Parts: sequence; C-alpha cells; structure tokens
Amino acid sequence: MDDTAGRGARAGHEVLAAVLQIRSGRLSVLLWRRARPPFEGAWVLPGGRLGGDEGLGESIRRQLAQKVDVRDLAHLEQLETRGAPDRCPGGRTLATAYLGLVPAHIEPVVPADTAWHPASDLPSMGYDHAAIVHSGRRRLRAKLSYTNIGFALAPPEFTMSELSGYYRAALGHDVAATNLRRVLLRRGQIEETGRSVPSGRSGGRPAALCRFRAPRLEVTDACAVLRPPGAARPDQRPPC
Amino acid sequence: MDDTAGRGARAGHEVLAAVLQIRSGRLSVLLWRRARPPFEGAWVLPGGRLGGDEGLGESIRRQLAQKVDVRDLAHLEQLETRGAPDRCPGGRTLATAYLGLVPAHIEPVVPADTAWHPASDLPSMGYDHAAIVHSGRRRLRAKLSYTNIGFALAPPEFTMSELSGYYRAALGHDVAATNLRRVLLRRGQIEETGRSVPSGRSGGRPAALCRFRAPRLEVTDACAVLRPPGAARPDQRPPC
DNA sequence: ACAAAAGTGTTAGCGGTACACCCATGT
DNA sequence: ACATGGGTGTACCGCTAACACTTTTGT
Repeated sequence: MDDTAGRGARAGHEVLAAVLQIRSGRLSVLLWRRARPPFEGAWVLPGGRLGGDEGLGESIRRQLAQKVDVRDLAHLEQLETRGAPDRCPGGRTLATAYLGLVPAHIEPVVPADTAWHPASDLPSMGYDHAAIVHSGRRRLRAKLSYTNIGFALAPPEFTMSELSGYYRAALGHDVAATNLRRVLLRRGQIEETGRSVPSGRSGGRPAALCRFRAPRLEVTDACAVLRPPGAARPDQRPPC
Repeated sequence: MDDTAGRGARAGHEVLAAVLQIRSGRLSVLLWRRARPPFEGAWVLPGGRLGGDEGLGESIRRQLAQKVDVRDLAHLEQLETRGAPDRCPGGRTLATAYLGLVPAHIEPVVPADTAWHPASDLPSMGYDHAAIVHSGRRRLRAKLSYTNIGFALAPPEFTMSELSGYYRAALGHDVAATNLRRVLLRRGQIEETGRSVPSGRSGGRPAALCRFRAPRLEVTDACAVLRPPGAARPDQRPPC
C-alpha cells in the first residue's frame, strides 16, 4: 500500500494489538514471529502501518482481520502510544497499542508464523512489545473488577464454574464460583438463561446457563471510594 | 511558533496536554487562543509538533515550558491518541494527549494568548480538544479515588479543609474533611507535619498541617472488588 | 445409598459515610 | 462566656470472602 518506508526521521505510524484470549485455562496472547531483521526470530505483536485515511481503531481491526484472520474481537480499546526515540533500531517509530479480547469459544484461523503464548510466560519479544502485553494484562485485570468486561472473555452462554475459570486465568488467582455468581448477579452483569447443562459422568447437579446482559463495556462498580454524599441511600442518587 | 499549517496529507505527529490546576476553588484547564485558521479565535490545548528525536512525554514537557512557561508539573501521564481521519481540516493529524497537573500554590507565568478556564464551563474549542479535556477530568476523578494523585493538586503542606476543597473542586461534590483525613491517613497517603496554622480572626482551633508522603503516583487502594483469596487477613498477602 | 457438583444461607470483617461530641483558639 | 472551626468517637451500612449446608444429578 502506501508503505512509505526508507524515509529518515519521519517513518509512518504503527498500530499494534495485544490480542488476548483464555485458552486451555491460561490467558494467552497472539504473537507473530519476525522472519527478518531487526529482531529476526523474535516474537512481536500483530499490526503494522496506519493507512492514509483510516482511524486508529479502524486500522488495527483491518490489520487483524487481514493478517491474522482475527475478526471476532468482542472488545477493543486503546492502551497507550509509545514513541521513545530508541524503541526502534533504524529510525524512531511511533506505535499506538490496543488491547483486543477474543471470547474463549472462538478459534481464529491464524497463519503459520503466528501462535498463542501464555501471557505469564512470554517468549523473547522484539521492540517494547513485551511491555505492551503487560499493559494489556494489567488493564484487563483492573477492568474485570469494576466493569462487565468479562463478556469479552466468555462465550455467549456459560456455567458459573466455566466463568470462574476465565476469571481465574485472567486474574491469576482463584475466584470462587459461588460468590462470583452473586456479585455479578447483583451488579446486573449476568442473568440466567433458564436452561442448564446436563451433569457429567461423575454426577452432580446440572449447572445453570448464564449470559452477560450487555454486549458492550459498562462500568458497573465505579470504585467504592470517595462517593458523593448521599450515595449510600438508594433514593435518587445523582446520575453521574 | 512552528505552526506549519496548510501542509498536505502527511502532517507530523502532535503532542497536546490538558494542564489542570485548582484555581479559586475550581478545576481549571490552561487553553491557548488560536490566532489563525483553522479554528481562528477558538481555544485549543497547548502543544505542538513532536520533535525529531524526543520522546512523547519529553516533547510535551519541553513545549509546555517553552510556549506557556509551565515548568512545575507535579504529574504528567498519557491520556490517549486520537487519529480520526477528519479530526483536522486539511489533512489528518495524529495527536497524543497528556494530562498534566499543577499544584494549587504555583502561579505559572503564561503568555497573553493563553488563559485558565473552568473545566466544567469550557469555551468554544477547536478540533476535538474539548473531548480531551473531559478525558483528563475523568481520569483525574477516577484516580483521586484509588491513588495518591492528590499530591499533584495540593501544595507541599496543607490543612485538611484546604485539601478537601481541592477534592471538592476536582470531584465536583462535597468531601467531608473529617473523613477525608482518616481515609488518607489509613491509606498512608498523608501524614502530619507536627506544625499547625494559627486560627483566623474568627477564632477556631488551629489546623494541623499535613503533607503527602510520596511525591509520585502510587495506587493505594486497588479496587475493592474481586480480591485474591486471603487478602482479608493482614498476614503476608502476595505482592501483586 | 453414596459421591459429586451446583447453588443458598449465614457470618464475619473491612472500608466508607454520617453525625454527635470534644478540643483549641479569638473576641 | 461564647462563637468558630478542627479533630475524635461511634453507629450504621454496603460489599465481599469464607464456609457450612442444601439441592440435584449419576452410579
């Protein structure tokens, strides 16, 4: 396309994404193996040059769809922009990083030179991309606590023990399914579908199927501290 | 200064800042009045072109010091990068926005074409800069609840009623000084200096002077929800 | 009958707001 | 003495973790 490479100081702007998914009970990130220097053989985040007249989010969506066949992002948000003069050998490059989330039930068809890696055990990575993955993981962990972002990790319907497994993988610690259920129900994040899953060979009560109520990010529990006066009483609290 | 307007498609990267300060009990933002089209006469955020080999944060620091004589930022953090193709008439421009905070006791010497405006009552602003100011205010409000970011609003020493005034201005609602004291003390954000301020003409007990303990941003109350198991007991909780 | 997994009830504790009450100073 | 503003003590309440207990299934 308009790959105006080889220019001096003003190389183009890059857009990258840390695409996360819970795979086999581990929080994993989609990486791409560089075939050429710099950082030949190292793993990097998918992405590339920003096109001439596309927005930033638009661009990373396009590139993920084209290059790694990831079309089913349940959530995408901007993380940060990095532009240290020395972050790129051979001329400074600005890069805007995004966090993308793929629900656990989807299996994107990725090219041979890309692979999923556990976010807690990253391979040797090029540029400053490992730091970006950590930013994404921190962001996800934080938002699991005060937003409904779980909708972007879970399939459309799930049992509570499955969901607690996703939370455990993302947060890095155990989450009791029994309490998670109540917390998310009271916050209005999830609801029961009415259906249930037959119990396995070893018996046990069949699990109820739940779903998230909203398909977009919502803040359900804006931090518990420094509330406006009167917020305790349920009667008519100010909207914001 | 180096306002290279009227260039074609590939303009350079811009760095902007929403510089906030509590002034006369109101959260205010430093704006700059454009003298030339586009957006002639409208107010915009200070900032400008990113220099050839400077980092993003470095660049906004330099430009704030050079152009508006703001050298005493107690805190600076990246907000977001905007790059919608139509955000700039006459060619797309990417802009990375920062949030800067100036403590209340400082009076920067700003040029004639810049002025402080209440963040809750913005004038007519150019580009998408009003949205950036709102992002900055949202970020500040959120971080007041779970970090020690108050250190960047308050002077080195302050009474609790002064501090509650800063919190009220930034949060937009009353904050009881008596409870704020306990909350921030328990979190270890502030401490007493031992000194106190003589009471005014109308009498009253002299107020104790406090200070923030750390001069840098720290998360003191990572959201109260979804704690790891065992976090309640004070004995040896995991570091992160 | 028994084991296993899901879901409910209940308790305890933390953290925050609200408010009455005490403290120190000026007039 | 009294007014004024700062600081402490305390009650209350929401929220969550922990855990015992009940429910529903398979063997």
